[in-house]
Amino acid sequence: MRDDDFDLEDFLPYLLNQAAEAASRSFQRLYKERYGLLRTEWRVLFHLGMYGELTARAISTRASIHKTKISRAVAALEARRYLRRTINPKDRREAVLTLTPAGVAVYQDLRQVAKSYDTALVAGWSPQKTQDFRKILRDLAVRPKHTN
Amino acid sequence: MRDDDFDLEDFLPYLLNQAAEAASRSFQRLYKERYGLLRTEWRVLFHLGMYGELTARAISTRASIHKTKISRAVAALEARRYLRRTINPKDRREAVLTLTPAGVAVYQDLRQVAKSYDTALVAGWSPQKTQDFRKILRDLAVRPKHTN
DNA sequence: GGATAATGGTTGATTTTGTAACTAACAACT
DNA sequence: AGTTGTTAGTTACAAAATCAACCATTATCC
Repeated sequence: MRDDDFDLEDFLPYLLNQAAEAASRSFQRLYKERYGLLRTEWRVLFHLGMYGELTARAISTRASIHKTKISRAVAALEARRYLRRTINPKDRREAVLTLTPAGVAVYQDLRQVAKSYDTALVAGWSPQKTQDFRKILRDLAVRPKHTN
Repeated sequence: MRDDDFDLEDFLPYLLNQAAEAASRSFQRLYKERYGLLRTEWRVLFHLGMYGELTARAISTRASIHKTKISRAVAALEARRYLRRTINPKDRREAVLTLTPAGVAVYQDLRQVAKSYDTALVAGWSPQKTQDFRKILRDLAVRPKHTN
């Protein structure tokens, strides 16, 4: 194997991580500063904001986030009164999660922020390029199993 | 703001993270199983393998990894005799890091693994697509500052 | 030269994450 | 009904990441 037929800087897992880190970090500052949310917390918040009432498990599956992370994020969001749980009487193991008005307000605000952040990121890209890029990422993201 | 002009699933920081997670996770299994290395550890190993002798700080800057992470990874790699430090006599604060033969061997092996992993990931992509994708990621990754 | 600042790197305390084991509720099978 | 198996969600403990404070050494400025 020659020395030049592999370049760390081009290695996809590495590159993806660098890009994701960079994007997440600077976005993170926005929701962290404003509301002191953690990453999993805003994700849960957004899922509920976007898709309405969901159980913890539904979020876990959709977002492929481990259930313990969800559990802790939900507890934190509930403590801040951003959501409430309603135990399903049909199956008392599970609880439906709903944003409170306060939670909705935070979501609305952060969605704005996210939207402009995203717009800024792709500024100058052709619609085609933007679309293709997202598609590739979506395909790459399909693989996870560590959700449980 | 209408409800449908922002989609979490298309939000780049989110999407990038999902893709990066997926890629990193499955690659991680490979080096973790074989050598019990941590993420920062293989990164440091690869940097030294690819670019030769470097100081901790140089790696920190190049890879934008926080210096405490580097410090601990270096200590771990040194404990396994994968690298040694040589204190720079010109400036005795810093140490140049060098892979030992054992470290080089691990690096060679893992580089092979990484290479095939990468190849498998882009299997079926046109060279153009592959190249464009990497370029976008590289551009996105340029932003970090939280290195120190 | 001596005080002060800046830099490379390490360490310790705190916070988050990952892993596994667990509880409670439901389902399936006999 | 009673055993056995699953599933939703939580919790306890270990591993890792983050943050701040810290040494030791070199650079800067008076």
